[in-house]
Amino acid sequence: MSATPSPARRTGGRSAAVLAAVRSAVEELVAERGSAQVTIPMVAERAGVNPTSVYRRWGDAASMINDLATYRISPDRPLPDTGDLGEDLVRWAQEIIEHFRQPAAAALLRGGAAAAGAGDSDCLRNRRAEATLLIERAGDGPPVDDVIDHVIAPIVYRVLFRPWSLAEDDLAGALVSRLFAGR
Amino acid sequence: MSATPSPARRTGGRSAAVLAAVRSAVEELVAERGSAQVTIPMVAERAGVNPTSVYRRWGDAASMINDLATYRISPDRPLPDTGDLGEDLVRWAQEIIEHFRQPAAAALLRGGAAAAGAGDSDCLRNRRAEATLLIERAGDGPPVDDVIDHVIAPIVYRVLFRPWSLAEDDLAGALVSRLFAGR
DNA sequence: AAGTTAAAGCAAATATTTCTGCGTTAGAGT
DNA sequence: ACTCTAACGCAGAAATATTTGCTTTAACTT
Repeated sequence: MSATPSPARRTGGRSAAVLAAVRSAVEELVAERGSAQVTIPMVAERAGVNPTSVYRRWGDAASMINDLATYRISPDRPLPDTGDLGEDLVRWAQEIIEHFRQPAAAALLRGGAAAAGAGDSDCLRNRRAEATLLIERAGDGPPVDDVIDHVIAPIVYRVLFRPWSLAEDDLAGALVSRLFAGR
Repeated sequence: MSATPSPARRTGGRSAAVLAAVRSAVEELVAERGSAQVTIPMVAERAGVNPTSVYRRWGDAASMINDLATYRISPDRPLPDTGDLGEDLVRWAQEIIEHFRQPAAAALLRGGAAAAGAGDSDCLRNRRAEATLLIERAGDGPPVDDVIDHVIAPIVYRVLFRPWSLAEDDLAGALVSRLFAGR
């Protein structure tokens, strides 16, 4: 057998334009109406794209939203590197908080949470990978799960259920110092 | 002006039966297929109820799921009362963890998260009220927000994105002791 | 026990979403 | 340039969901 004939994807040009248009449309609509009220025909119209294209690429609204939520923060942006793990974590947390203060980002996270099932999807997996990287680079630090439990989880909780409380003064600093307190 | 003629609601008997049937149907379906894939006709059929009744009572699937998610744990169950705040919090956290290990409860929380918007809904508000009660009763203890950030938030995060990790040994104890560590 | 009417049921009309087949456009490799 | 065909667009069909007007049932009040 030939080793996967690789059907030659065509991701550039027109396809890329469709993706970009759909992405913006989804973000707008999800922020305006909530992920549960966003339908594919609605997205297609706003994006100026044929609904069929959206159906064929994503299948249904939930998958589409989850997919777009996962890649919302650039996964290859540079991470803070001050030489001090604590400081790096604070800055990293601040970036995440700022990100999720955008209503569109928060709405996408809600959609991602809804789609997350029995391990088949997790739109925050990139954040976990980043935490792992920061800690490994420092050579020593709290377990990744502690960072998730006490820095990411509180942020996510607030994004989902108490978005206004993300604006609290020095939230990132408070969370990170609690992280180091119990060691 | 007449003081609200009180249209005399009829919540008993048949209405209560419909509510119970719909509640079970929603829990089953949401656990089986995820909140995004649950439709009102589907729920009505499983519940053996006319779709129109569901439309008229809840309007749409998202509201229905959010509404049922909010009252999933009995809000007036007795809270732990050992005389020791730390111990009470551990037991309380354990109850919550156990609760959300039921797939139906986890699925409802996902639905509630999706529906939670700009403060218009929060299916965890009862948990916050309980934390407040425990702390006030003890007369002294960490701020409620700390309990939310470092006990509830990690639990919720795990329910939503890493459900298998809820089974971890003494999760409740670990979270609560971290809560008291930074004081 | 009788009266009032909220809430449920039913059925038909309407609206929306989803699927399918086929022609068109244009991305990627030669 | 030219070829091949992935991905898009379009239109009509099919499937689903939602609304509406009316009838029936039965929960509360007196």
